Amino acid sequence: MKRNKHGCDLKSCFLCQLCSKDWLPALDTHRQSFHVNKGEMLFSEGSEVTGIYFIYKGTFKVHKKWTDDKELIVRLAKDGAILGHRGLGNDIYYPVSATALEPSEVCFIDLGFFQSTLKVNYQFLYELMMFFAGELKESEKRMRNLAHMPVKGRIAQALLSMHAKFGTTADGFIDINLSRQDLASYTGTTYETVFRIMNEMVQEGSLALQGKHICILDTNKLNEHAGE
Amino acid sequence: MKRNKHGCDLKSCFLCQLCSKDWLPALDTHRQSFHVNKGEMLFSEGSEVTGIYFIYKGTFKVHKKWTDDKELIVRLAKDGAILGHRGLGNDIYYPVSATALEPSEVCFIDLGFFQSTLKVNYQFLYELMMFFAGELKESEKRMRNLAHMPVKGRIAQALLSMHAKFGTTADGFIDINLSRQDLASYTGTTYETVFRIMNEMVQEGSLALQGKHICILDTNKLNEHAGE
DNA sequence: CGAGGCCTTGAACAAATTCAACAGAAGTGG
DNA sequence: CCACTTCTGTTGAATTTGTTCAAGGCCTCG
Repeated sequence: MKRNKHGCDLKSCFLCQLCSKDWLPALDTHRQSFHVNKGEMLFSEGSEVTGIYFIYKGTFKVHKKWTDDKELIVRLAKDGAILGHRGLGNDIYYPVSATALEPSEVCFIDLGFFQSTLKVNYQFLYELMMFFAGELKESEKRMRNLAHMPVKGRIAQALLSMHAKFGTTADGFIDINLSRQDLASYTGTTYETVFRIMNEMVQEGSLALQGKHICILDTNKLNEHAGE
Repeated sequence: MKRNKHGCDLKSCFLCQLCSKDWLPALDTHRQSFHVNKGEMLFSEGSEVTGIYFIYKGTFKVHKKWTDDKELIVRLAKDGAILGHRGLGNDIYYPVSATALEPSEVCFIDLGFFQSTLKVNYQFLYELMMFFAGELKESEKRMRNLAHMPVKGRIAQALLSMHAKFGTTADGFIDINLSRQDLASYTGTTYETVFRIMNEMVQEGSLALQGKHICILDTNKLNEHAGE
């Protein structure tokens, strides 16, 4: 496995892309690599913010607790993505948790050094600001959908966006390993409802299921529900 | 009314606060002041982003359309707040609209100059990034609440946050002029439901109503519904 | 191989929306 | 200034959507 100086060889990792060259050695000194097992929490809601993570390889769900048995998945993240940036700001506690959906590798940068990076690398700070702007837009769009779109549309939307983000395996199934439970948490509903609605979609011929794996057969039909 | 160089005398306006002194004259050249009537849109969803606004005086709702008769109010903003920052990013169209809830004064800065400001004023860029981080946290919290909290809790929450943000008039009523329709759009429900639930709250003695004006009598009782 | 978690299904239930109807307030235009 | 229209507020009843409860089967992991 090829790695560059600071342990990350991914084009999509904007930390790599945007830091000035002369900063990389310092970055390399300060980063730490971690392995995270499936189901393991990288950080958890309410715990103190110690730094920022970048996903080297793997998939994570970022989720926010409601009651003991209810949560909302706020974001799904994969290779190259930043994690823990919600810890920035006045509050020193993470407002969300991050859990690995598969065995993953991450790179950790402590908060102090991350902030120094921001000070020195204007371009990085600018991109980070833009990234936040994008996330905010996305979040507010999902918020509106959660408020007004019926469950079927939200599930259609979720499937389409997962399809777009994670692509498909060779045999056409969406390349992510997400339980129905998680899909429910992602769409703000219950797993029973997810199950029922996905069955409907299979009846309609827009979806094919094989165990927990999902294959989108008819994008148009899903789009009808998802709107726009 | 005292104004500083660029037409804004508010402590809470972080553009004023964070720009370097030598930048202010340039800022002054580029800003334009606008009056906005009650009910008038400052910018509307889908229209092209031309620049950034700061509220000099007044109140705005920032809202996102769903169908013709449904929307979600994403944010309420008052004196000193930034508006239109959701227009930053790759997309060149506003993802939301902003409508004045009362006669208001705003200050406009065209996008090109705003971006120059970001390049020159590191501190401002940093604060803007942090501001976005805060907004994102807030948004995701609201998203979770929308997904899992029953309507009564969401209304309680909304009232409490409006109380905190806008304060009260001399006679104790929340100092904002929001229709039930808008309150419904803010909490992601219908105006009939808002009405019924607020009646319940009056019965319980946690609220007093006088026309469209709302007075919180018992913060604790509301908090019971709002959780946390 | 046992236990716990996840999937599957049906039926009862509840929360909130929709529909309908009217009263009052606020604005509009002659 | 008054009639008219439109918007907001108020209320009850019907309806729908989605949740909750319950229970059995399956799969996986230790």
